[in-house]
Amino acid sequence: MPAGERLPGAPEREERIVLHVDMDCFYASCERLKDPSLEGEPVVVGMGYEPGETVGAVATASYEAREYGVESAQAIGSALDSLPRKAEHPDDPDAGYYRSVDMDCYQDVGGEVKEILYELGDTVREVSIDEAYLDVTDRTAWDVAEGFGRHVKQRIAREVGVPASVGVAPDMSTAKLASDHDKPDGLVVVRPDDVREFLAPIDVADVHGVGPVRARELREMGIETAGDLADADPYELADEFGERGRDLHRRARGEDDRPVEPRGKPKSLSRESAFDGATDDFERVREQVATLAEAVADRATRKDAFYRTIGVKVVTPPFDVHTRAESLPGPVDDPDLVDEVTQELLGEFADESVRKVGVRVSNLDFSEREQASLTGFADREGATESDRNRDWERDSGEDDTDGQASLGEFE
DNA sequence: TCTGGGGTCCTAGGACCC
DNA sequence: TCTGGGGTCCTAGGACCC
Repeated sequence: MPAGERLPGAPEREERIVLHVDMDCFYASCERLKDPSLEGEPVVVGMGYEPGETVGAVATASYEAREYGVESAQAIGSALDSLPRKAEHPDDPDAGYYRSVDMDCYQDVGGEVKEILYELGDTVREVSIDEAYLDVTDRTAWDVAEGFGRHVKQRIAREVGVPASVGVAPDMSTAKLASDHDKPDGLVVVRPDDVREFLAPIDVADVHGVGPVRARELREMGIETAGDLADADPYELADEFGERGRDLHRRARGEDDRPVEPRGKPKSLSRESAFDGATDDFERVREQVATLAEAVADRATRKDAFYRTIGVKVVTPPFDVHTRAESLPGPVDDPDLVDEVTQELLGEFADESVRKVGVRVSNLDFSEREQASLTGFADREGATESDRNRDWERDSGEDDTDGQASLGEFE
């Protein structure tokens, strides 16, 4: 029986209870933990705004900074135009505080939050450093779900000291939209009977899985809201968008049946970097790829990952993305081979102008060293899936030793 | 929106096999 | 002989997410 066709008065307990936690402007909140005087002030976290630096962008802006028009992913120069640095204009009441990305700190704080979430959920799916889904079906009930959500927020606030928005709903997609609905510091509970009504007015572009391209195509079909999407002909959607169309239709109807599962191990590892503008100097490109190849191979080694496919990505103006990859007969952990294969694949682009390059290994295999550990002392009997998942997440946090921290809060 | 970095999943065509 | 159908793997590209 499809969700939503339950007879009136029938109990709701069949429905899962899914909770989505989203930390509010997380990097800025972490900076406030380090420096409480930033509380209530406009805070911008980013890279590249120090004197002499030209490239850079905003990773996170606090809500106070957003009032001045500062946004995620905005070029730093334009952010400074709308919100000058307090450091340079101490007496300007309309100046803000700029901080450099400090991933180590954010990883630590995010880790503390996740500890709490693993205590509170039956299963947890970590989406990113500042976001996770919990299946809490066996921990609470619909009539007290709001209290449970508040408890989650309060524990995070009390024990870690950062604000979070929480959404509770019978499925992941709706829970995500619920947590978004009342940011920051929001708490929105959407009970099974209210899902369709809650979703109906939501902009179709806000549905998970609808980006700029599909939003435009959907609007061309006359679909503006999640409600329109829910009422659309699923065959027409499947025609237009394939399997994704069916997914979107289900999500808009509150019929997203994806279980909340731990994320597991990665499927690929990559590094990429852009040139300032574009370069015609192919030697520079070769050197950059060699550097990235080394970094990727090193990362794979530290994650105990063997790889069977090695690839490069080359972006040429205006913004054409090309990928080339080569699969090997079997999984390897061989930095020299990564270098060799990537240089070979790169050869095809020798006469091109290049904006950006990347190196990737995929077809990952983690069994080789697990096998090895069975014979050694490192085998961990009794470790649960979520334990392993958490170890994994922690490992990945120790990663960026070369200062190329990712700006994970870009939206 | 002239676009940074690290990922995921889906699709389509070709090779190859039975 | 000009040609069936199913399955799997590989490569390349595209859309999307945080």
